[in-house]
Amino acid sequence: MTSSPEKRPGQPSDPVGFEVHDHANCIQSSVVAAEALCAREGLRFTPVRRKALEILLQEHRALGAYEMLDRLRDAGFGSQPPVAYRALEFLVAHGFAHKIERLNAFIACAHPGANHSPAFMICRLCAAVAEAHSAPARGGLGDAARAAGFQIERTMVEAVGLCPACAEKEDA
Amino acid sequence: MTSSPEKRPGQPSDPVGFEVHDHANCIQSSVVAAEALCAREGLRFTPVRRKALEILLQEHRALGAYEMLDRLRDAGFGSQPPVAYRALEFLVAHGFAHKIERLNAFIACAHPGANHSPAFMICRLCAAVAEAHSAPARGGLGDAARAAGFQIERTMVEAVGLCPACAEKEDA
DNA sequence: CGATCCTATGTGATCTTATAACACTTCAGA
DNA sequence: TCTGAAGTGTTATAAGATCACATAGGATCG
Repeated sequence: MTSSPEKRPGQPSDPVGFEVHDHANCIQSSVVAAEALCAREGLRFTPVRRKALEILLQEHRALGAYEMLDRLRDAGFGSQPPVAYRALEFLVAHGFAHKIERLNAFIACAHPGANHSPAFMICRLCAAVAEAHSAPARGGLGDAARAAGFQIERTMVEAVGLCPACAEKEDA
Repeated sequence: MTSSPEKRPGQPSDPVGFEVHDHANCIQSSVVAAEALCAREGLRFTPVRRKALEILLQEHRALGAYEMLDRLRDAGFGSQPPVAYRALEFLVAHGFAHKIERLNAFIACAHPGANHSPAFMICRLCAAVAEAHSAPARGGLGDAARAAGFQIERTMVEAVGLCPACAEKEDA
């Protein structure tokens, strides 16, 4: 269910990455969308899970599991690691969030609902993360997999480099 | 090299790289090559570093830092984590090994010397890892990076799926 | 040669990330 | 309403990674 992307002209609507965007609104709409999707799929969008998603959307950056745990505790939920890990596991499993392996951290999905294979750009200085779409397994990897008889199920792509802001600082 | 999808029965199929190969020889030649490269570059190919590389080549699979530490200790080197982490850091920094982020583990480079951007295939059942070449950041990611003003320095590609041997088991 | 500097190694302590195991609760469906 | 599966909370512990500091070794320059 892609609630029609009505974009306000002149507004950088890309919720991804290194740009300004309508933040307050994106939280609300993403949570509502997740709720709807869970209802349709028979998934239980419980309070902890909802809160965890809200936190990820609020922070709008890659959050470690223990940072998440802190915030969940502050919100009145359990205070032990599995609380955070289980909520995050749920969000990742159903495409509401992604794990950034490079950072051992989690970030809200920027294209929820879309059946996508994401790729990430990670700033090595400020650790900002932006999500992009990535064409799955073309080129070398796809060929190699076919040749080796390896069945690719999921491909993780994480690029490390400099975000615009940090690149500017380095130039100076 | 296109390996046939079917297995030769009775062959001790090397669990990693998914293919059989001349193992004893590859260790020797890789170590010699690394030694030569270090000599040329003015790097110190010290005993721990050499041993760490030998261990990675010997195991021929992704090894956790603490597994490496165990083996280094057995070989008479220090017994504290930094011993392993420093050796691995050296090997990774100079392209003799790679870190598999998904597994928090390290593996000897399969194409040493080649100035490559590697991609990995990781079996979700047996954790075997094979290395392939990957065309750097074409398609979606490259476009997104350009559009966002992100300067890509290094891209990690890790595909999760089923290796030939495990796929066969699942079929049964 | 020996003083000096830089790099490398060894060690203890600590920090971060992640999972195992088990009790209790909640919810959907028989 | 009973029941079983899924969810939540807790304790404990495993696994991964880094910090800080002392010692050792090799290179370089006088």
